[in-house]
Amino acid sequence: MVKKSRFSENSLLILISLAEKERHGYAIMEDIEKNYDIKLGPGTLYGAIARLEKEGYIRVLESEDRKKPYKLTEEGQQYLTEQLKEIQKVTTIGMKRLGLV
Amino acid sequence: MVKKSRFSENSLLILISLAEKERHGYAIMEDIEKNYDIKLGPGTLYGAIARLEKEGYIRVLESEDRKKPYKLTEEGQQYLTEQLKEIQKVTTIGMKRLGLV
DNA sequence: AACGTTATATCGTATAACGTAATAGTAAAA
DNA sequence: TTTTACTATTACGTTATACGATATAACGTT
Repeated sequence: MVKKSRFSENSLLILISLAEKERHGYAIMEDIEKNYDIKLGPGTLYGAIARLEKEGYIRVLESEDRKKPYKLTEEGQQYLTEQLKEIQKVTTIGMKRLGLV
Repeated sequence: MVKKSRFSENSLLILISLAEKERHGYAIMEDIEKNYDIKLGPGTLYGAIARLEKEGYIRVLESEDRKKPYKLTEEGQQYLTEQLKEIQKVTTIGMKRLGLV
């Protein structure tokens, strides 16, 4: 069985952010910047969020103010888990081949 | 100029393949399929190879037949090392947040 | 009160990366 | 001899991405 891989980094970072807890877009951005020192521009961020929502990996919750909090869905959690395992497989082989054990 | 997203998977897979030893395109494809069960189409493969060569991360070696063997450059090795470390940081945080230790 | 700054989100655009497929030639196998 | 596996190139349409412009609300400071 041939699987097409797609670990688009920004999407992953967003999912990982939501894996900790619910967050709205701006808070996701801050979380990512704080943890990895990666600053996503608004277009990048909200574009990725829209795609993730369309895929059903995250969903929006209601709120009173203009913030739109997102939550990882069950599907998103499964997807993220699979992806991270795949990626770890890749990095493990890579590290071995680089001689970095 | 568009910054490349840090784990542009295909490029990484190619670099990791070359981290083990020199390989020509088709052999890279087989290596990747064998190790991760990911089958790159020719356009994807050779397109990524061309970009990596342009970046100076790999270079082509001479050969007698029509095979074009590629080799990881010093720069490519450094780049790959950095990238893998970054990615491991991401997966580590992700796994923690998923509760998968 | 006025002003600047931070918080929050949407939309548009140009380009790069990707997937798919068509093409082509050479070598190996049946 | 015919077919299948190797090996690479090129073109095209789609999607993702980076980047920036825009908008509004809230907060802090002068």
